[in-house]
Amino acid sequence: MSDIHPEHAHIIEQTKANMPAEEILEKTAEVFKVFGDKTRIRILAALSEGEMCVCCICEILGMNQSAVSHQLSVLKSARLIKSRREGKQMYYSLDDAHIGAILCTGISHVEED
Amino acid sequence: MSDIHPEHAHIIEQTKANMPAEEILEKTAEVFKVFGDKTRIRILAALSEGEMCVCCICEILGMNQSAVSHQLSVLKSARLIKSRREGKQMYYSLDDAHIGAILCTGISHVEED
DNA sequence: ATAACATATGAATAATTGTTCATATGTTCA
DNA sequence: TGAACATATGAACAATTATTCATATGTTAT
Repeated sequence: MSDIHPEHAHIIEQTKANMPAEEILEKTAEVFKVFGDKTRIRILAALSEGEMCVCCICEILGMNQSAVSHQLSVLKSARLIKSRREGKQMYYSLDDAHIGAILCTGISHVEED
Repeated sequence: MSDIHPEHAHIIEQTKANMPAEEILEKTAEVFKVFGDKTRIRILAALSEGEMCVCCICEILGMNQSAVSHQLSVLKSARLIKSRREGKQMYYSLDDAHIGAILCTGISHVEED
């Protein structure tokens, strides 16, 4: 590793001072990590149309129930989605407007290229 | 896996029809995956202050040069950052305004809780 | 209570990934 | 050209993770 050049000392200190708290950065990475999987993105994209039960999600994704439930559990732990029971079925939906916004921003970024 | 209930057929078809193309969803997940690491988030947060050379980034993160260079390479392959050489040093910066916006959205989401 | 249904979950496996170490590449200056 | 510096990169290792299979939990209707 190279030494610190004196002319860089200022920008280093200033950047350090402006960095969000370590805990914030950690949590931010965790949130993005949850978005960073194709299956979960597909679930979120489906739910952005409105709430949906597990069997519908399975059908839309063409995936088996266990895989989908595991990912729903990941999404719920991260508070990207919430659930509601109606009889035998569980209905899932995006947790708040932020989630749809983050998803859209990501999709837009990919589309505009 | 449970069968499709007739009353769900409509929402399934409609949701399928409205889903972004598979390729878009795949790429979107890939982009978020790159944001989904603490080291890379810290690099991006540093670069949101302005362009910076590798040794400064190492100093700010308190990490060794190899680890940082590897992550810079990941960020660059994903086009989240770009680089410019000035003599012996490489200066990195966010690739476009989108990147800072996505980062901010994620940080805001975490902070507002 | 029991059967049928919808969903959740533990364990196992395969695949992916972040960091480290060692070394290579590219640049400047003497 | 050769030494010193800044950065990049290949290989290896440890850790994380997505899916599958088998099974458990919770709900409804008979």
